[in-house]
Amino acid sequence: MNLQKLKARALSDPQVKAEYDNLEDEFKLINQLLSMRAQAGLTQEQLAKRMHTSKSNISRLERGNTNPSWATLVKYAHACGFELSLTPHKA
Amino acid sequence: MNLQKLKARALSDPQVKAEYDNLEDEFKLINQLLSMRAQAGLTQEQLAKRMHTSKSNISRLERGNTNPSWATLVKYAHACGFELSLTPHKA
DNA sequence: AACGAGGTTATCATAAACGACAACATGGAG
DNA sequence: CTCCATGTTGTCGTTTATGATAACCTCGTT
Repeated sequence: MNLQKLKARALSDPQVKAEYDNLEDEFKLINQLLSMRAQAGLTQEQLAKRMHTSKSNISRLERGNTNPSWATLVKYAHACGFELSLTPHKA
Repeated sequence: MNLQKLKARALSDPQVKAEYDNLEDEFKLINQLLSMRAQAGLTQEQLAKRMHTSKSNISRLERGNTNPSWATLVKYAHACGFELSLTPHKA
């Protein structure tokens, strides 16, 4: 019983699988955010100013303590000098 | 004074430009949603069931009468058989 | 050790998303 | 025209994102 099998067994539970997938998506999202800010070379505070909000809110976003709206994501991206596209791909 | 110039002049107003960009983003988003549902060959009601919600909410989403959260977009995509990626590209 | 920059956390108020349900619109099939 | 499937709109209650502010943590620098 190694880790791989433990993981496999856990993920065979639909409930667990659903939560895992949500985490996956959330991580991907957060990484995109961090990546954009890094490429822009901005601190949370600088980004916050450009988004007309405060740095604590940026932190919340990047910590995954919230479920950002599309508008918020677009604002974040714009503040970092990016446009955003939603790209669906076959599961 | 043709349409092109009128548009150009209007968009030179930062305020107007910002609103225009928001519309652009919203249209792109909605088109992605409609496209995914079309490819999945689902009615709003079928999609709603898969998302554990009601068809009126799907309509609201697709009419742009709301600012969907990332989680909602992901649920929508999954229900259509897609994964979602957020792809930033230089403005 | 003291300071400051960058990030985190807590809390509050307000606006908005979301789910549910009902009523209505629309357009195609018979 | 009548049905029916599909989509739209209105409204209500609940949950949650968002903005604001303040306090706190963590390092690196001096």
